[in-house]
Amino acid sequence: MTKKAQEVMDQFIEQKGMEYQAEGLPRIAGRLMGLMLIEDGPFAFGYLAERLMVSRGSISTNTRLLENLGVIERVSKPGERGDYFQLSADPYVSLLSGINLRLKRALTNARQARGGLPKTLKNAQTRLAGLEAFYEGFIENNERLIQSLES
Amino acid sequence: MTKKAQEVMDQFIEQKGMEYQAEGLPRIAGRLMGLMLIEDGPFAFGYLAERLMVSRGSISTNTRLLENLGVIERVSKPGERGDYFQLSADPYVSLLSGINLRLKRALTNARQARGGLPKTLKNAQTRLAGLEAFYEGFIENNERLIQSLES
DNA sequence: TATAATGTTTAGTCTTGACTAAACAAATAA
DNA sequence: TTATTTGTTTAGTCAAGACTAAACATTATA
Repeated sequence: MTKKAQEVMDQFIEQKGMEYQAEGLPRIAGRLMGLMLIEDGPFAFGYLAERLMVSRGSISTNTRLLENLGVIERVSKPGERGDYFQLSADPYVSLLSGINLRLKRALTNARQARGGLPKTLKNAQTRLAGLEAFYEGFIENNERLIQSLES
Repeated sequence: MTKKAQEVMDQFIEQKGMEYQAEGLPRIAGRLMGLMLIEDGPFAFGYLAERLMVSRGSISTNTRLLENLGVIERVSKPGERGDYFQLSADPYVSLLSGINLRLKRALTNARQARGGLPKTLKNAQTRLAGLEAFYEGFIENNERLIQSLES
């Protein structure tokens, strides 16, 4: 491992941390993703804490978060006591599925509002229909991308 | 305006507030969007504060936030001193453009990392390529949706 | 001139959540 | 049995940000 490669890796890990933070997620969750993208797994629980220089509590919390998002999974090694983690088989499919879940909820809200308003409120009806069209297009895009990514 | 219609509107406004909060944005920003989607604009600054029962400072902050996202715009009325706000012509196009900006930054980060790592790190190269493919697909989808929404 | 209205900024409060250290429970190893 | 190890939970600290009230600057109006 050259020194330059190490630097590239460390920088990538920190960048992923900042990207996650910008999306409203914990920075450590992003750094975990960065690490698991750029180094070969599976990763021991203790290694993650040491490598990222954070507490075991933070590893516990953030690995669970990423597990719930479906982008990593907890695995075991025969004869080993500790937990290991690795990227999911289709991390981006899981991610897109989660996004679509929230989008569908918002779409339902919009439809219910439109249905509950009198037809005479033309402008509101039109704006809500536009909102629905946006959600529908976005959801459909995601579903198509899921198809194309599914291995 | 029937009582039921009022309830549907109020509920929609609050739902939008919660949706925004779930995305890591201020709840008031979401309530502003909900209001502007369901009532006819343009909306006077003071009306927004009264209708949503929040301080003028919060209206000032959150209208600026939504302006920066490109989903609403500040307008003036001839002969009137106060500011008015209304939905942008293409609010979702602006939204998608902002998303794509961040995605493109992340894509650049991934490409730079992959380029900076030795080709011999086969697995890292493969995972980064997968990440790039995901970003590229997502970006392309958004661009297509932008096209279809553009009025 | 005062007086009022308008939007921004500032100061301060309060909540939330990210994070750590330490206690803990459970399992293994000595 | 007693150590250790491992992951979770708890208690507490710290920082960030959402929000309000009030001060402020600006502009219009009386």
